[in-house]
Amino acid sequence: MDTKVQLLDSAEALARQRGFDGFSFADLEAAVGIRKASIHYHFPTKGDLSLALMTRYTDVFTDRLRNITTAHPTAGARLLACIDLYRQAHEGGRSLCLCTAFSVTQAALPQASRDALDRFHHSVSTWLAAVFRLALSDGTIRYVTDPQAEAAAALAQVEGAQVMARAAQDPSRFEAAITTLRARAI
Amino acid sequence: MDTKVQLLDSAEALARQRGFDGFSFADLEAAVGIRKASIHYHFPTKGDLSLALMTRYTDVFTDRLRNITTAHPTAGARLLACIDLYRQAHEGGRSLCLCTAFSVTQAALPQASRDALDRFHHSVSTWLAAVFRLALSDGTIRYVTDPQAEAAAALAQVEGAQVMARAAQDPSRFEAAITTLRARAI
DNA sequence: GGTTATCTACTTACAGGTAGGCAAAATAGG
DNA sequence: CCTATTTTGCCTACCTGTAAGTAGATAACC
Repeated sequence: MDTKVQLLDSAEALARQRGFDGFSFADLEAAVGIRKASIHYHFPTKGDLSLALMTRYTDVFTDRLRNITTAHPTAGARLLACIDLYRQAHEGGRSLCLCTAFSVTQAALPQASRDALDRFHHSVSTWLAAVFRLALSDGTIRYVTDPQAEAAAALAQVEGAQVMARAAQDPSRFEAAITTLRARAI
Repeated sequence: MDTKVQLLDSAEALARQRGFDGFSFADLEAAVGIRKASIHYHFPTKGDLSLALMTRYTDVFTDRLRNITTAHPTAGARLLACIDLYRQAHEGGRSLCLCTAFSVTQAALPQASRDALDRFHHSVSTWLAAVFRLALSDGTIRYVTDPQAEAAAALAQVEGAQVMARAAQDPSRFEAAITTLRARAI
């Protein structure tokens, strides 16, 4: 039980830092302290591990979005809070959102994990579209016309900012690339 | 010499489709038709190959940006042309811009290639900032205030759009994620 | 005859995954 | 309540495949 959680924690950290095929069971062995063969007891294949990671991450992230909705009444505040979620996930330039990391590695994943990834994107995108739709009426985000398009754009911008910042190993790149988005919230 | 170009062409296509460690010398053997050991004659290590790819790509891309500048007088037209460059590089959802692909794999690259990647980002970013600076005076892009921030944001958005579209294996995602950017050009 | 470009055959390292066993904890059954 | 039997969680040892890279031979070409 506890071991399984430790494995998921370590695997998530590694996947987000180096991509899903940027770490091996040997790395997990070192991180968690059980022999790599034993990892197969908890996750028969690496594909199973990827699915477990994606599922857990989706649950956690969905929950956080829900919390933002209840905590902030205006569209602008919700957008800022969501951006902050991605900033936190970025961990000072070291790490990507798991779904960004998976997006990049996609070919190496089993179909089930790719489906889960797709559902994740869809759910975040839907949530963001609702935020921009709200902005149309409450006016707390500037220049909005098409909520759907805004959602896709914001997601792309935030994920792209993470990728670029990590590539340059410079967290300030993330901040620079989302300044315009943040400035639109009132 | 012709072989060397073929190797670079195949390696670039593979790197952009699957990432830099998503292909092997065996794939190049199959693509080009020489034994994989012979590839080391042209590129002693895979790291050397990565640098050669990045260098060539930077030259080509820089040239294209220069052409855009001479072909289009207004900032709006230049922005649209640049977006189109990324759309072409995307090849209907199959492929990423090489620098996006490298950004994602960064850890597996030698320092020299990471430096080249950084220079590439910097050069595109500078070019885009100049476009947005022009927009301040010619007014052909809406809502611009900070050219530097706009450049970083646009780059992140376009690269993020590529990553997301490829992950979903759906080129329309790319279009959806850049609609707002394109709409700003007059 | 040396340089160029390729070959065959190999090495080393490491990936994911399997086989089979072993000790301790949980769960029966009388 | 105490013994018998599973189940759980992990181990050592190994297999297979594939990666990058090396050694040395060979043919062609100027």
